[in-house]
Amino acid sequence: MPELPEVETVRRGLTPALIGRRFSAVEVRRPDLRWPLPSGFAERLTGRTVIALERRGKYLILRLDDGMAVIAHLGMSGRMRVLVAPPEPAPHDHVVFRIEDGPVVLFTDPRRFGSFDLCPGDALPAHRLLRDLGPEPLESGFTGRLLAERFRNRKVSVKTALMDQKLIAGIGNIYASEALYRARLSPNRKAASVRGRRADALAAAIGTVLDAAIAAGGSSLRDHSAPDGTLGLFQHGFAVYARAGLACPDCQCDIARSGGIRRTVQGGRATFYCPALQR
DNA sequence: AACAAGACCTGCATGC
DNA sequence: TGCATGCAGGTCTTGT
Repeated sequence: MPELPEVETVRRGLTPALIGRRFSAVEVRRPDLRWPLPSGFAERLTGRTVIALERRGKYLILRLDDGMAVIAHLGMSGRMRVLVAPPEPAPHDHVVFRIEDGPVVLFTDPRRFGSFDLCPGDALPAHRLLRDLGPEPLESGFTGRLLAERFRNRKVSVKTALMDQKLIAGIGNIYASEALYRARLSPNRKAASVRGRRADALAAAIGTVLDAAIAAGGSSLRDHSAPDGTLGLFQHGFAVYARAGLACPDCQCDIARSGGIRRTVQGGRATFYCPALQR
């Protein structure tokens, strides 16, 4: 499911339900997610208070009052929901977090690519899931210069490079295509060729599209919604993603002739772009 | 070290 | 209707 904007939407949605609140019980209905849940996961959370809820790339990080932290990833189909009443058991509701004098937070994930881990808070930067992540694209230091530096000597396509979490954290299949469209760069271009003004344009496009998507509550394709059930709306803002054969928003060319937005496959993932505008 | 392909899992849309 | 196929917001592992 979720790329940076969706995870950020989840983080914001969970904040009022979790910050300063205590887990009265944690119920693991199914521990075999991407990896088995850490041993004693439920017991180690029960009675703990959440003191901070952070995001790093596509990871959610819950800091607890005993110094430990939960590292959560939603995989492709993971959701977090805040429910006033405990849920009826449903097939893919794998973890239930009960909040003392509060609602229930439910983790649902049909494909079970999501994961949870536990880590001492001061050891988070060295955790294997976090240590190699690239820079955060919404932080102020994220510039064209930094992007060009990350892409230097990369022989893969810029689209593939954008999705490499070691190079930049948080961008996935949707926003890679969308950012390249906004920067007018072909997804087939070698990453190393994105320097100077092109890198400036791409860095700016990444920031713009991620900010716009967060403002819209993320994109709702099949699984994503905010924790309160509100659907993200950014799928209505897609310029190219999942729009093969349609006209791109800025294209003046003849669709019958050009074929409109093109779908290709790069690294096994669908890529969408406008061949007329993106170079 | 960098890169490509396969693996993991389920649900859904499509086409025969 | 039933079945096969392909596709889906990710990323780890394996092999070159």
